Formats: sequence, structure tokens, C-alpha cells
Amino acid sequence: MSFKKVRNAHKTENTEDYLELIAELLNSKGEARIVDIANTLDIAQATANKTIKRLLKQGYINKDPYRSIFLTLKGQKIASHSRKRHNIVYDFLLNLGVDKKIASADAEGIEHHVSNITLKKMQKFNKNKKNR
Amino acid sequence: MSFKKVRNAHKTENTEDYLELIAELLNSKGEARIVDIANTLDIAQATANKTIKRLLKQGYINKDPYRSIFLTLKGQKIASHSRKRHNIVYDFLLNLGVDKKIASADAEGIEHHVSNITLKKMQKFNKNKKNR
DNA sequence: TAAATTTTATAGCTATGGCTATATTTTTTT
DNA sequence: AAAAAAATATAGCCATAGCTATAAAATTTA
Repeated sequence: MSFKKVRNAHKTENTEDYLELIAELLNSKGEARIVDIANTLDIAQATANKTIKRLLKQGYINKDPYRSIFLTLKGQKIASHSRKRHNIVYDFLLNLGVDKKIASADAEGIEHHVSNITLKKMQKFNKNKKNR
Repeated sequence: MSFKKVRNAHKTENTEDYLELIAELLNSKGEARIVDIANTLDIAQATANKTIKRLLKQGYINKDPYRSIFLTLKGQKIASHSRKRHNIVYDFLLNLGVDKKIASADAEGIEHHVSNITLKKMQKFNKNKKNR
């Protein structure tokens, strides 16, 4: 049933957003801190803290108390996977004619709900646009 | 912030799915029952029951104990609005080349995360395809 | 009509993700 | 080094959406 898939996507959605963001922060700033996460996601630090605890428990990240966050291999895999999906969707929306700001916002929501098949079609569309 | 929008979309997502489904059931079967909802969404009846209670409290539906479900005006508006969005996304995916089954499943997840602007672009794309 | 079946409702549990308020630790500034 | 500021952690609250098990009402069948 398709509704079940959507619900499943939801469960992993927050995880993916966090891991993607952590990877980005590690990349740009050299370290990922809870404050940055809370600020970027526009949530209270206590909320970020709680989710980070969950991610730790579930083996996506490594972290010592009061210290910054690292991705485990498991976490890295998901982060890079998510990132790729995100970029495809984002480019696709741009190619559709949506402006950057909206494309960015919409991609955020859509990326978690696109099947691999649809993603492939999006890639194809992106390629076609390029070769014109 | 865009993440906030996505979170907001999530909150209304389940509501929209329920109302859309109730409208569909009313349309096809003449009445909407909790069993049907539970079966369609592939969840336990107790879960459907609980959500129905919430929808009642929030004024989206009318219902007497042990009786079937009706949409209030407020509920009808959301149902038809959701339905329209769903159809646009579904058609769009078909036009992209995705097959029906996948399109249906993906539309389910995507419809709640597409801005009006992107939706317009999808409609435009659908129209272009038609006129070829 | 009485019994069996189906449908609804309720209780009580879990996990998630929000929040505020309040420690506690770390870092920065004076 | 002491004080101030910033970051992190914890406690305790709320709402949502899942579940199973059980009770109660409605409907169907015998």
C-alpha cells in the first residue's frame, strides 16, 4: 500500500534532514554543533539536542557530551544519498522554471517522497534541458 | 525558513489525506466508515478512530457515535483543494513518463509539499504535453 | 428473536518532535 | 584567574500517530 510508504518516508525524513545538514556543516565549517543545527532548522536547542541523542542511539553519529558531532559510516551513507536526491530534485525544479528560492524550499519537502523511478525521470529531464 | 514550512506541511498532511479519502468514499460508496478508512490507509481501526476523533474536535467532520462520517464545509474545502493538487501532481508525473502505479504512490507523498508556484509550473507542463 | 459477526469505541502503551525553564559545562572576555 | 557569555544537557510538559487488547453497540444471519 502506498500510504504505508509515505508514512515510512516520514519516519526517516527528519533523520535525513539532520544527517544532510551535519554533513554540510562539517564540510563548510569544519564542525557540526547543536547550535548551528537549531538555528538552521529554526527549532529550540533542546529539540535539536533530543534528536541528536536519538541519532546517537541509532548509530548515525558519534558525539561526546558538550562536544561537536560526527557522522558514522552509516550516517555518512545516508547523508550523501540524501544530498544527491536533493540536488536532482532541486535542479529539476529549476529546469521546470521555478525560481531558486522556491525550488530550494520545495525540494526540501519533495526529496523524501520521490521514488527512484521518478528520480530517474527527473535526471533525464535535467539532461535534456542541458543539451539544448 | 523553509524547514518550518515543511514541518507545517507535515502537520496538515494526515488531515488532508483523511479528508480526501472521506470525500472519495462519500462519492463512491455513499458513506464513509471507519473500517474503510482503516483498510485503505492500512492502519489499525483504533488508530483511524482516534484520528477521526481529532478531526471531529477540530471541526472538519461531523459524526455521531457508531455512525458514518460527514464532511463539514471546512472539511469539504480542504478535501477538494487537496484533490485538485493531487490530480495535478499525478498527471504531471504521468507526463514525465512515470507509470501509473508509481505516479500514484509518489503523488501521495509529493502533493503536500509542492508550493502553488511549482504547482502552476506543473500545470503548464501538463498543458504543453496535451497540445502536442 | 436470538446468536453470531462486524463495526466502533476505549484504555493504555510506545516513539517522535515540538516547547519552556533550569541546570551545568565550556569558552570567551575582562 | 574570575566573571560573563555561550553552548549543551536535562526535566517536564503537549500533541500526534502508531499499536494491541478489550468492551460495547449495531448489523446480519440463522
